[in-house]
This record gives sequence, structure tokens and C-alpha cells, in this order.
Amino acid sequence: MEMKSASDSLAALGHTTRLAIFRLLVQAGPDGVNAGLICDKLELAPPTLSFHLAHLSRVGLIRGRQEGRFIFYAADYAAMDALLAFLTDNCCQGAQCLPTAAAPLKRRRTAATR
Amino acid sequence: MEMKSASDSLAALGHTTRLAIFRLLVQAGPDGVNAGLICDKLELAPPTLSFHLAHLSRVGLIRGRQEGRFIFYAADYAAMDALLAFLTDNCCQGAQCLPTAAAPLKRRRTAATR
DNA sequence: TCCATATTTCAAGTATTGTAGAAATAAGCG
DNA sequence: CGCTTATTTCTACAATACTTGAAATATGGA
Repeated sequence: MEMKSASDSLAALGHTTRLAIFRLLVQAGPDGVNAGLICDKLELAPPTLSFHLAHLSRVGLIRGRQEGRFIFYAADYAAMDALLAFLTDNCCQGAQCLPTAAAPLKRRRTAATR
Repeated sequence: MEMKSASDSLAALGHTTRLAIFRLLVQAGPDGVNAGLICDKLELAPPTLSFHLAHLSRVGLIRGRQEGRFIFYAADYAAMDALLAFLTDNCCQGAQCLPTAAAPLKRRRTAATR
């Protein structure tokens, strides 16, 4: 993952409304949730929700699939995994970074290690 | 971790310059790097760097410690860990979220599980 | 004390982003 | 076809964030 793509994703999550949407979808699972239901659960005006869903989609953190009149949005778990990997990549060069843990933060799977 | 604090941290990382600074510090290890050196490595104007360091400090992702005329900044690994935990918390309710993996994204240690 | 160096604060201009009403599009149903 | 529902696009305003020159602060050394 490149710096720009990672920072775009992080910026997308760096807003309480979008973070709430994303977590809702992460916890909802791969089937996703339709836009109207997200509106209700988070009490958002439809245009506001649409704006944020478009933002999250644009950076690749979520995906929408049309089903009849509904659009179901689901988290892109692979994108989230890649983002977490980017953050902890090459963490602390093997030194002990977390005092309470025995070992450094685990390096997550990356394109190179898959 | 609360929603607001998490989104503040993510927003802080959602900027190429700050993300570059943070990764530099994550990879540098617990001893940290002094501000001037960060300036040189990332080719930033001192006030610009200072602005971003203040931002990252304010949200708790990094810490500075004075040492003579220098201020060494280091990543706060515990804060990063908590942030990653927040994102994957209660991920996909046990369903399989990553098609290539056998199991869902691991739930990281949280205050509740420590 | 005076100077050089390290870093921050101030100030001001520019640019970007978030919100929500109104209107538009799209899909299914009678 | 016309109606209802689901969602998005358009528009315009308000608010916030980024950058950098200039000035200020602080630390150590001559």
C-alpha cells in the first residue's frame, strides 16, 4: 500500500460519522447493511449519509451492491487488513515497543509475505 | 477507546505528512527521533513540522521528551495498539470476513480483555 | 553575558471539507 | 403508466485545516 492511499483511507475514517458507519459495517459482516437502515441507526440525513458512503467507497474501505431498490454496503475487510498492516509495517525494528507485552507489535500480512 | 478519540487519531494520521512522520517514528523505535532530524529526512519547513508534531501529540499518538536542546519524539505504541483494536473490535460477528483466510480478523487485546 | 542552534508560536492567506434542503434518478408495484 | 420508496446529485453556505514567513522562546557553549 502506498502512502497516499493509506492516508486517504485514514482520513476517511478520521471523522466520527464515517467511523461510525465503517464500524457498523465491520460489525455487520460481509452481507452488509442497506443505506436506509444505516440512516435510521445513525440518525443521519440521507444526503449526508450518501456523501460519507461515497467517500468511504472512493477510498475502497467499503463496497455497495445493488439489490432491488436497496443498496447494501459492506466493509472491505481486505482493505482494512492492508491498512492495519501498513501502519504496523516494520514496527520498531525488532526492539520491544510495548512495555506490557513480551514482543513487538506483530507485523501483519503484507503483499510481500502473502 | 471512544469514538471521538479514535476518529481524532485517525484524522491525525489521515494526512500524508503526518502519516510519514508517524511511520518514521514507529519504525525508529522507542528512543525516538529529534525534530530537526525529522525535518531533514522529510524535507519539511520547521513550522510545518512543529504544527504536525503538535497535532500528533495532542491526540496521543506520539510523545516528546526534552533532552538538552533537542526534543525527541517517539511513537506511543500502546495508543497505536488501542487504535487498531478499536477498528477491528467485534469484527464481522464471527462470520468469515476475509475470503483468503480461514478465520475472521483477530480481535486485538482491549481494555476488557487485558 | 552574548551568540548560535533547536523548536515553537503567531499571523494571514488559501484551500478543502461537511451539512442539508431541494431536485433528480432509479427501481418495483398497483 | 403513474405512484411510492430508496438513494444520489446539485447547490450554497459555514467551518476547519494547511502552509509558511517572521518573530519569540529556550538551551547550551564560548
